[in-house]
Amino acid sequence: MTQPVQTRTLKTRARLLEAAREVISETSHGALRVEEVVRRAGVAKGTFFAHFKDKDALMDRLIGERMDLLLSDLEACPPPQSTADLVRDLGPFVAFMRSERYVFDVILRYSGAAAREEIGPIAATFERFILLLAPKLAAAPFRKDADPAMLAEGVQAFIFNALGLSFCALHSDDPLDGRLEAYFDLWLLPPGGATA
Amino acid sequence: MTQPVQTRTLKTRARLLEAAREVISETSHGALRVEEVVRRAGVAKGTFFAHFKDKDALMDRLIGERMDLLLSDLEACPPPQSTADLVRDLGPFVAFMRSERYVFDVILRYSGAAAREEIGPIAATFERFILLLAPKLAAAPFRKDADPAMLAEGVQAFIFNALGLSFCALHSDDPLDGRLEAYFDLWLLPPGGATA
DNA sequence: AATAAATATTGACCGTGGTCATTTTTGCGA
DNA sequence: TCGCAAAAATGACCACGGTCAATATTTATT
Repeated sequence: MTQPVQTRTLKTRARLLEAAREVISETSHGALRVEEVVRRAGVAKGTFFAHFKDKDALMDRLIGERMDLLLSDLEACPPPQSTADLVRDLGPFVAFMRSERYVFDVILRYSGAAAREEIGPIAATFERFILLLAPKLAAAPFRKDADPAMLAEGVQAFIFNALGLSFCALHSDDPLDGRLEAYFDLWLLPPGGATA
Repeated sequence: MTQPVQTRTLKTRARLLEAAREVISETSHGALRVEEVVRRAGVAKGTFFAHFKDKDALMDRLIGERMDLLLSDLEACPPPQSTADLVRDLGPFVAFMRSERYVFDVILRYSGAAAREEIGPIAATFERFILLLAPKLAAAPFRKDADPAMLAEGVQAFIFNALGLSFCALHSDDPLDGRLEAYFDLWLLPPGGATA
């Protein structure tokens, strides 16, 4: 064998991905239709499914790469000095997750490695999220009696919870941030530290 | 007006629900097909959608009623004396949520009142969950520096989180319970209480 | 009882994700 | 340069959720 894949394969996949990004940028994730993607990519429908297990796998990849970019920004932030700082630093990441109901649903479904043994892009992003956040939490003035990785997992859980509730009543951003901060205060701050 | 709905309506809806329960008990939630339900109920397809906004609305209702039953069992439990007690009492409720990946997905999607202004059965169940669990947590030997309702919300968030992870690697029940207890220890126990 | 208005039911039809036997393209050894 | 086997692409086809104009049934009015 020369290469595991032909260059043609790579090219076709790249065209599919580019077409998909185009569609999403013009409309939204939820409005993406496979038929529109293959039309723009100039390939047959079957080809799409030779490259992606299903439409969700494409979404997993596209959403995963967006989240990864956002995570790199988060990585560049210094350790938060308060829960309010943390909420602020998390802002863009959280904002993307709630940008569309459909996006949130996909993220939810794939955040836990998606029923497949192979870990997907979104699940990998959340692994990275924990790995990246744990040392920051450890360096922040937060409770020291718990494994930082576990604290990070809690932060993740509370984000999901707050987001789920935020999609309920369609209130603006404010209640979300406030709710997150309240969760974080209880979860991250050592008890007795009166100031929020 | 006499009644808001005709008796015919009630009968048809009951037949649809009964047919759906039948299908699920013979196969699974995920295997339910609307066409099979209407066939068994002896009505046309369009009739189904006159009674339920979509297939998910039927699932919302069926899954919601199951969870409600499980919640009543939980309600009958005395306040837990430890986080291990809590994990045990939560057992059947959690077991149902993880019984099928599809069920968990539906629950996740609808737990936050499902993008609709009207609150659905699953969302109502989680409201009841908080209302029911809060006083139990307050009566248990857990931390007293937080609003019990908030503690209950945290319990819910950690359940979702642990379940999401549990669907990843398909390990058995044990790691789930252990993970839950670890979360609860950190979230519910006053720091300093050394014993787990 | 006759008629009209409101409500429920019907089923042909559509959109869209996904499949698969067949055909085309590619890489490679003779 | 000519097969030939493996990989990739094709597009007709299917499954299934969901729609809607037409029809049937019930209820209210006289």
